[in-house]
Amino acid sequence: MQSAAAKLEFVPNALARGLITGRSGFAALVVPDIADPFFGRFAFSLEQALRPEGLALVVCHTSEQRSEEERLARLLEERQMDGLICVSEAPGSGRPSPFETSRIPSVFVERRRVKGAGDEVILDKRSVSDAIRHLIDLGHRRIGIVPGHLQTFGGRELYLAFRAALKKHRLKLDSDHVVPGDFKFETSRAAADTLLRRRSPPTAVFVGSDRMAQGFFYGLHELGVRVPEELSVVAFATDLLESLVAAPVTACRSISGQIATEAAHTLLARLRDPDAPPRSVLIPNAFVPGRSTAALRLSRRPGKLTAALRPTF
Amino acid sequence: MQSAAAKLEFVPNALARGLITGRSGFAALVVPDIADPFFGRFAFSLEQALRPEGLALVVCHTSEQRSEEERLARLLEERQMDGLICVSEAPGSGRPSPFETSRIPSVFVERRRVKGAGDEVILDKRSVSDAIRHLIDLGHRRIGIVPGHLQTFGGRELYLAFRAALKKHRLKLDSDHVVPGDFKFETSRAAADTLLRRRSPPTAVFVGSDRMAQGFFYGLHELGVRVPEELSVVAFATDLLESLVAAPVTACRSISGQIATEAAHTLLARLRDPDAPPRSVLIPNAFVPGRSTAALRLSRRPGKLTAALRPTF
DNA sequence: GCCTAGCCTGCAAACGTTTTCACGCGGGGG
DNA sequence: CCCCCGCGTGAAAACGTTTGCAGGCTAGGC
Repeated sequence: MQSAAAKLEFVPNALARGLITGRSGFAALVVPDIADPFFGRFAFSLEQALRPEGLALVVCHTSEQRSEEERLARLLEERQMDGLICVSEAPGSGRPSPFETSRIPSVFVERRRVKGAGDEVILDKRSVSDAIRHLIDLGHRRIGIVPGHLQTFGGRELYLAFRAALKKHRLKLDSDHVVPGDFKFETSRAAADTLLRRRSPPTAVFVGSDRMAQGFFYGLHELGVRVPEELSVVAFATDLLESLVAAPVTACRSISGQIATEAAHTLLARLRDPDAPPRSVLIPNAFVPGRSTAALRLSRRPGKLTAALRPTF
Repeated sequence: MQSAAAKLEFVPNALARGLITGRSGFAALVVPDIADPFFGRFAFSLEQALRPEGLALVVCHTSEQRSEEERLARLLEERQMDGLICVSEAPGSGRPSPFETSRIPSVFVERRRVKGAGDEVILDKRSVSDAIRHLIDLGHRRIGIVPGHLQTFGGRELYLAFRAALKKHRLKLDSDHVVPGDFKFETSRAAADTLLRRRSPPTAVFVGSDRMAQGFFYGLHELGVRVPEELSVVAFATDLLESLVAAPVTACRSISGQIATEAAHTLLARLRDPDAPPRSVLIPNAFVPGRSTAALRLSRRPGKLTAALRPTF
């Protein structure tokens, strides 16, 4: 025998409630590609942090396209999203993002906003200097970088931090040793080839993100270049990286979950107090030596290009 | 000078529209863990297929917990989801899923439903027999399996297909060579250790999914076991696997995007015609030889357990 | 015992759409 | 010549909830 209420199985209509309360109970996550493991992890942590507050997560892709951003900005307004977290940047557009002017409270991650326009979460890049120091101590002088898209906040900041660190340690940056590309697996895979075919290839390389490091290692693998014997690699990455490449990587690390959690808290604080001054959160990042860097042996021929005959698992 | 309409910047309220039309424009994806690259890829393809139909994707986690399923089933009804796609199964619960009884149209992926209750998308397992044949041709007789959770549709079906294939080829299944576990990276990583410490370890192993294969390879790596020289590995996986482990793996393959696309089409068909007879879609799967299997050399000591001193990238 | 304050209950308005219906007009067919 | 139909416009009802308000009841204080 059921109670009357249970029998009726009354389920309140959240749409009707949202119409009256002005809160839909949805938050949007805007990413270039949810198939990228980093964004997957990000979405996971975000959902965990938002759920206790009664917010469900809507996942949207931009494919890094300006037009998609515009479509989304409108869609998300129509859908009455309570807030949005944007971890995507269409490269090169000088105009401010459509999300910037949206009336939806937003948090931008690794993407600088118009000054004072709203909240942002940024990865600290200061540890890059420690990484360079580490490489120099190991004897490296020709250090390359695969920073990602330079028309993008993350890529540009990393490149600038890298350049400043080299300068600080009185090293010259060879423009042949910079291969920007974007943040995709395939591009970084190709960058390995590009970099090692230079007339004077680097003996150490700095790579910009988890996914890029994964692609870069894949590329090295195909080329038969052994790490760290033939090439030292430092990644600007998160704790996620270790589950993508089967080894402890020397890296400037942030904690993947922390980035999303911080973004969630920033958004929730904004929803609680819409008029609070904009907040800029700096995510800690520390240099952690791993096994992908080693002392330079002068005798070795860096980046010997023999095709890998046998894949390693 | 702007037009009056543009000036007003009229944005229709999708909540109000949903209230009246009875369609919210949201579809839910229920997964155990969006951080798993396979589910990330799945979500990506799903969103691509659903977007043109005006459906936005809400991502939900169950963490494979029955209680979470119940919470979600209620939440998704409140939120007036137009449909849901469930790729998650809480293991071992005899009772039908809470999504089964929900009034929301649903598609179950790799999870059998109560007969005739609704739509499902299932991975074909027939090619497992081809994989076994391949291993036998290479001289293997001691073949192990890491199928995933046996209280789960996917894991159990794979195990049964595997057992049937062995029987068909007149091989005996050693219960020491079966390590179920679940679908997680860590568990499969540990399974490698378990399997190779058996008194009489297998010379070839069948692994149940992308993520499990990744963990299994990671585990082998740590143990210093070379593939395929010391151990042949076949994965039941998708095209995604190649971006997770840096080499062509011998596998029974489905196309990752196809699974999600098929699920999306099934859901859309259901929404168009709620009274159509339930549909059961079988996703094609083909055995594709790669480089993770090799002929058995009788002289070799399978699974020599020397700790890997040098990680391979 | 009476008055007032506080609480509970139930009713009505409002949220922003869609959809239906009525109304007026004009044209075409009977 | 009259009627009917179609078209376009505008008004009104409905969707299911929240919330505010009014009214009635109870309890406490004077």
